[in-house]
Amino acid sequence: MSNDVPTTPEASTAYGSYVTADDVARAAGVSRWTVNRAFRKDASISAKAREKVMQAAADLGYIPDLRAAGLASARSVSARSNLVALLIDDFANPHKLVMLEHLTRALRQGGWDILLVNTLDTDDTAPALRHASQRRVDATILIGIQFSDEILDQVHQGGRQPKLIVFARTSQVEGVISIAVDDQAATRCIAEYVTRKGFRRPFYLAGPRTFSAHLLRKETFMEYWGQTHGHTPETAWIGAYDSQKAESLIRESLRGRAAEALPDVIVCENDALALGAIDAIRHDLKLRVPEDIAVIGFDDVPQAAGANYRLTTYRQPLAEMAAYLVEVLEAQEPMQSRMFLGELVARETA
Amino acid sequence: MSNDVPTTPEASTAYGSYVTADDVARAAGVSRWTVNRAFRKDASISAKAREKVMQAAADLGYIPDLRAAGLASARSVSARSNLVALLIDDFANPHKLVMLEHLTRALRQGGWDILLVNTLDTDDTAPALRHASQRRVDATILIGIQFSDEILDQVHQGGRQPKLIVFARTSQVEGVISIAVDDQAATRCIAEYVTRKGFRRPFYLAGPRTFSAHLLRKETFMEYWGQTHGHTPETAWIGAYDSQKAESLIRESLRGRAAEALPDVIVCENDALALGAIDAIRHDLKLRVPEDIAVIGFDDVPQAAGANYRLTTYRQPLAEMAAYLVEVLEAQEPMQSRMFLGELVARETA
DNA sequence: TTGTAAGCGTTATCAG
DNA sequence: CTGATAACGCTTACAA
Repeated sequence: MSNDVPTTPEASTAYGSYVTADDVARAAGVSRWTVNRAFRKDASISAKAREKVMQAAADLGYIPDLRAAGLASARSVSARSNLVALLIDDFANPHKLVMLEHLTRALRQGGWDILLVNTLDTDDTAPALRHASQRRVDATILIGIQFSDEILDQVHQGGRQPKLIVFARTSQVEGVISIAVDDQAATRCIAEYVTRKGFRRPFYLAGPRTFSAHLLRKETFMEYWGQTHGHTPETAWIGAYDSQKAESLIRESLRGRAAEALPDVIVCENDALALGAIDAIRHDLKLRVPEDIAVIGFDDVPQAAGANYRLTTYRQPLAEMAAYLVEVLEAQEPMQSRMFLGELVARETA
Repeated sequence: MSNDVPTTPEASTAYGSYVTADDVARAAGVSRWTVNRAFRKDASISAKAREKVMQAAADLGYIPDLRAAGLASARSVSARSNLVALLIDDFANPHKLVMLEHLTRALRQGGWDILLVNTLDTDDTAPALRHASQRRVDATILIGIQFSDEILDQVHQGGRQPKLIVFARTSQVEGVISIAVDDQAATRCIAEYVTRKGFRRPFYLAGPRTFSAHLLRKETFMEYWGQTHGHTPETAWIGAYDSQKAESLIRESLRGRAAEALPDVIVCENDALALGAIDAIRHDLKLRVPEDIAVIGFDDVPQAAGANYRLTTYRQPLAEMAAYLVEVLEAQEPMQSRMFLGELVARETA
């Protein structure tokens, strides 16, 4: 229990165990605390001592143990593990990849590590959260996830509360910080564009809406159209943001219709649905986009810009959103939810 | 330093700190070690005691601290953190999402947690690896990543070696376990299909090839074609697996050519490239697939099955590969690299 | 079946 | 600027 040289000096460098700060201290001829200080930017340490330590550390291949560091600093109020859990539940939507790119980049540059968790189904969200807690994450980020509000209760039980952040989705739930695009403003922007372009029979294609933390896009569009045109558009929804499901739904619901019974534009809750809708129009219904039926998406996934689709869609400011996420993590005091404004990217499908 | 009741009994339940096993022990009227036993499946503990503990734990919201657990069991030979680092470097390829789905699912079901790391560029691989070591991961998984062999040296320095696994890519490097499809067998399968279908002027579209850990597909195809047809096909490569880059490359290299100077099939190193190639053929060159130019991909991404592409491609057995990955992680003794056989999915583009 | 002692590798805090 | 003490929350070993 002392800091003396252990009885077997080479024990800690034996195979199967990591080099410790004590090993480095011994090699550098200083104390363990000096080793520690050498590894912190703010430390009060002489340049000579630091260099000696760093040299010894490099020679031995010393890698600090963040588990021990976290444990030891746990009692400090401002203690942080610099680890966040990222919960994800839908891999069919290509936009998830774009989000992951932004998130992983921003978080890593901000010095945050990510525990990636696939919440296998909605019932799994609570267990996943609890599991992440075992690693003492500072925050849990739900990325465009379908979750029921009750999972919050599960979490609120514990002593310390990791921050709970919903990314790319709004939530009114108390204690949840939501970082998302302003769905209502975005949808109004889309609806105005649809109106301005002279479309008269829109069809709204929505995704799953099981829980309160869902997109407000469909409701906003319906309301806007009802108010400005006096009738509510035709609508349909799909159980998952999946292009092929969207394709078959559009195929089945539009085929065999007379031209005047067809919508003139399909407004989609996101690009995953929009791409499927375009495929259905072209390949199943043998019609043209946008001449026969126009299509609008949401997200601006990479394929939307490709030669095949040239999709008119709404782009979320993901870089800004990710930057704000890091701000939220960094903050000591409680932070606010924030909504962002994106922009309509007008291409050729509408 | 004793296990007595602390001087301030409520201290550990104060805001900002987690409930500890001691708190639970006190509430349940047992010792801390009984609490520990209650949480392990194999423990020798009376049903009554276990129930009492679990009840108290649930009441207090006790969540074990895996950092402390890992630290405490570090000296045991079979000690595991049950944490693996997953390094990823390319978010343009939609196949990454499919891989992530399989990997996150298999690992979570096997009880493994994932530290997701975006290696921002190739130079960042080594720092990323070292960073992951700080969390004492049991293994590092490189998922289809571009890495230089020298990064291995960086890692081999330390005392304990986390397993180094390359997923969906072969590597001959000593000490690296590679779990991948047999690129040579797969490519031969594709080449035979191309031959059988009567194509005579294939064009091979390859991705980046900077390091030794790359796909052997192009080389294998070239060799096969040279041997069976006496000449090597035209070829080109792109700096990233990016559909839009593929589209512009095909556009630029084929436009203006006379019909007889055009290839009759474009064989692509993966689907990301193939989808771009199809877009170029249809929208830039105004030709038909497969009548004018056929296309073959690799991976079978979700869009490949969609109505728009109906891409002929080669599917990797990702579920099997992920299952083997878990086996490798679980194993005590050193494990072998393994190659898997996939299957050609013949659709309509070739 | 249960309890005790010792220690994992680090950091907060204070003494020199 | 550097060193020492006492934790952090848990587990391994062993004793009762």
